[in-house]
Amino acid sequence: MKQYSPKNVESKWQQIWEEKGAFHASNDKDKEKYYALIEFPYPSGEGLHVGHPRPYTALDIIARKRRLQGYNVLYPIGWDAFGLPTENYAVQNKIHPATVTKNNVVRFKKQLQMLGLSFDWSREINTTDPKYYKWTQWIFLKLYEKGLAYKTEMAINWCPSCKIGLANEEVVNGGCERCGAEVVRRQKSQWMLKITEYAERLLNDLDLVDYIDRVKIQQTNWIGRSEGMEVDFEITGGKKITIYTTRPDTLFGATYMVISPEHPYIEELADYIENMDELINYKEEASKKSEFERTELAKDKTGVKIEGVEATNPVNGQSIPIFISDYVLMSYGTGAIMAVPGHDTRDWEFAKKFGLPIIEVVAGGNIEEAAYTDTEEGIIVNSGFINGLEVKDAIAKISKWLEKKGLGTPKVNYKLRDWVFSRQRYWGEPIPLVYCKDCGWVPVPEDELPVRLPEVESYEPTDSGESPLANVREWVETTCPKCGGYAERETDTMPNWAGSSWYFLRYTDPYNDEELASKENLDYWLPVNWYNGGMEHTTLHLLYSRFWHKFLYDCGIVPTSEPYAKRTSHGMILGENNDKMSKSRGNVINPDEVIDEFGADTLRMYEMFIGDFEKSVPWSQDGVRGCRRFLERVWRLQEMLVDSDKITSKLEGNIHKTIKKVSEDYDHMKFNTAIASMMTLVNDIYDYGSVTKADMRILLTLLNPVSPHITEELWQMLGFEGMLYEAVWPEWDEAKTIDDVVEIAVQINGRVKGQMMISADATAEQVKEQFSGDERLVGFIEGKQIIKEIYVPGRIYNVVVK
RNA sequence: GCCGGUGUGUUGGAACUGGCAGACGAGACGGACUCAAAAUCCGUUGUCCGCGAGGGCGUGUGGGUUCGAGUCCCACCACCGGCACCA
Repeated sequence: MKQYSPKNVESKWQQIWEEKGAFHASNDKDKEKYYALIEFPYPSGEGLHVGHPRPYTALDIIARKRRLQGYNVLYPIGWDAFGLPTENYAVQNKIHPATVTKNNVVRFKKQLQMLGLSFDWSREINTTDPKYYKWTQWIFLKLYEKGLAYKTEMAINWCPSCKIGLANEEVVNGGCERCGAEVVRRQKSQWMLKITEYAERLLNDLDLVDYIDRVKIQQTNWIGRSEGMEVDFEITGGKKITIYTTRPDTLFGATYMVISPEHPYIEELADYIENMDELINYKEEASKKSEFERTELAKDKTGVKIEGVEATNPVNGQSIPIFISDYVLMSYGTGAIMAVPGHDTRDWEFAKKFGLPIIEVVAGGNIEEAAYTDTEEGIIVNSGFINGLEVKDAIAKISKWLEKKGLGTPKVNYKLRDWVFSRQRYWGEPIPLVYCKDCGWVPVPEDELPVRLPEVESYEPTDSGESPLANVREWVETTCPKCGGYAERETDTMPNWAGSSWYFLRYTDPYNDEELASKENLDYWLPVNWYNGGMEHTTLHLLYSRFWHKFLYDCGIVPTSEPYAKRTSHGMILGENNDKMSKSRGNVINPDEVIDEFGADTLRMYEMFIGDFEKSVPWSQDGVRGCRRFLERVWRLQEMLVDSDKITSKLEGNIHKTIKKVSEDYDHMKFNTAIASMMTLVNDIYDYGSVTKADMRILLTLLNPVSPHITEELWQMLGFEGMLYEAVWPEWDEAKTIDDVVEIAVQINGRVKGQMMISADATAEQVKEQFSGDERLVGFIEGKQIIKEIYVPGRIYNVVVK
């Protein structure tokens, strides 16, 4: 017998698959389609990491199984190649980012191909390819056209190290997501996308899709819907301040108001305000605070009372003071609140510090010591006409009252904020707009797309916050498409989330120069049947791409309102010491080395066998060895081969159980137990001593999705017809998965005392009879009174005695 | 603080809808083969008591429901992830 040599076997089959175009999705649209998708990689300089193959192999298993089940499968791959690390590397090493990207892609591609993944390489895409980003720009122009892109002067999160503005989603603990440097606030004119316009649909349509719960929950929290009321408070000079509250039932406890330091009310009230200097001072101090300081100082409330202006509580007519404080955010609600110190922790702290009255309006807590916030079940007190009501009823009653009096309106608010879409960087898609003194912002005409990045010597970021493109005058200076006069190009580029927001559409028709993809292809392939990716993208890429997709749906370009029918997420692979794998910790495992030592089939199997797919797990080199051992055992089954096309009768039940288990477990991402059941079957074959070709046909087909090379090789060696990747997935016979005779446990008072072999369809009477015939078991209940007997078919027989 | 998740042998992890906890791997120990080693094969491997048959205890902690709880309920502890002045 030939020895198992993964190196030879794997390169041989990889070549054959490539030559035959084995995994190219077919254009035959009569066949039922299946679209499996992984998050396309960012081709970093470090190359592939053992974390990458985990999700790729998982969906490769799904894709390969679906092909064997007769589907027309699309399992594509491409490169999400715009982005900072590449640009930084390019700047440091004086190589053009396009060259860096090209080199990284070559390396990544080679590594991925060694894994034997059944990607359709003929549809490979790259977000930095002008033919691709033409359509990214095109979508942006559509958004602009529909009023969903706008430019605004705003305080943005600025990373002084990367010299780039960040979206809220990209700020982690007050630091830059990429480099960790402390993020500061900076006024900047930025392009924004109105994702908030889609907040409600992004939330509601989660009901239409099959996402794992934690993804849905995280998106739901991020969108942050809340129901409440906007209530008007009259103030000095006959003006009014509108606040937002989810708890109108606590209005009687509102003893002061707070508005955000940036609030325009301050300007409007200038005539009445007696301490304007102080207020302006405070506002400036507040705006200088970094994100970090704002959160750090959260407990120590600061603020300034507005002198000369007072508000009136609309429910009891009392005069109450107004403050400005940075604990009230301009970006949420109306930027103004009524403060109810008795029942809100922040208001309580502020009131204590400024010596403001604290009134209890929901009974149950001790407001001397702390705000009582656990008020869902409470009873209202000190509140006039809603006294004695439960909170729920009080909200309903006072809301109605406020509405009737014209003091309040019901209002739904979202925490989700618009998407900061500008980046002051070189390596991104240019925003295809020009600014003309006379015409304002003018879109670049469609036939002039793509607006290409200029080839330049220097693309270093600038301290001023201007994009490096601003220095390329010959590129910036252009003519206005509208009036033909002098105009300047927008020099900001798009964030790296742009290209990835629609890439799955391009796979359906990657070479189309007329449209982003043909309607015919989009209709056939969408939605993506199964999309797997990292949890870290839940509130970024996943949400952004749902937003773009819904927009394109509204434009009539895509046929579905949701892009992905199903979304799952994999756990991380940690180092052997249970730490996150990282260069600095020195615990990185390189997939190339594992493949070199054990083979790709072993690596693939190990990554699937390592543990629960959704959880993070530490790497174990010994565990890898165990999988290699199993593949060797499968290889050596040739030694006991019987040339028969009948399933070994002694193994038949086992084989049908295994088909069922493996088929179901793959679909439920329980790869570890699927593999375990195949190991058990192989152990059983060894115990039995021989195996037929019919047995092998099934085993190899089941194992093929996990370890495609070795199974394909054995398929050929055993002389099976055709290619295994074109074979048919086996079906199981339910009747054969059920044993005729089963062992059940016998319990006395719930404690196991023995076992009995019974026929699977035995009745309770028959079981009892058999029990009575077993002297040893009967001995346990001798002289005792039987109170109850429980028989769970095929499981357990429990006798309760006294 | 809020929202999720997790906690099982030496170890990665199994366990359907409440029904014999520890499948399958790894490691360790003992044995076979070998001059020897590797590889391979066979056996043992939760823990305590007992020569033995057998029995006690065991799924983070404490209670509860049930004939029966890793699984359900209540309270708590630890760790991981997300959010965080969102009114």
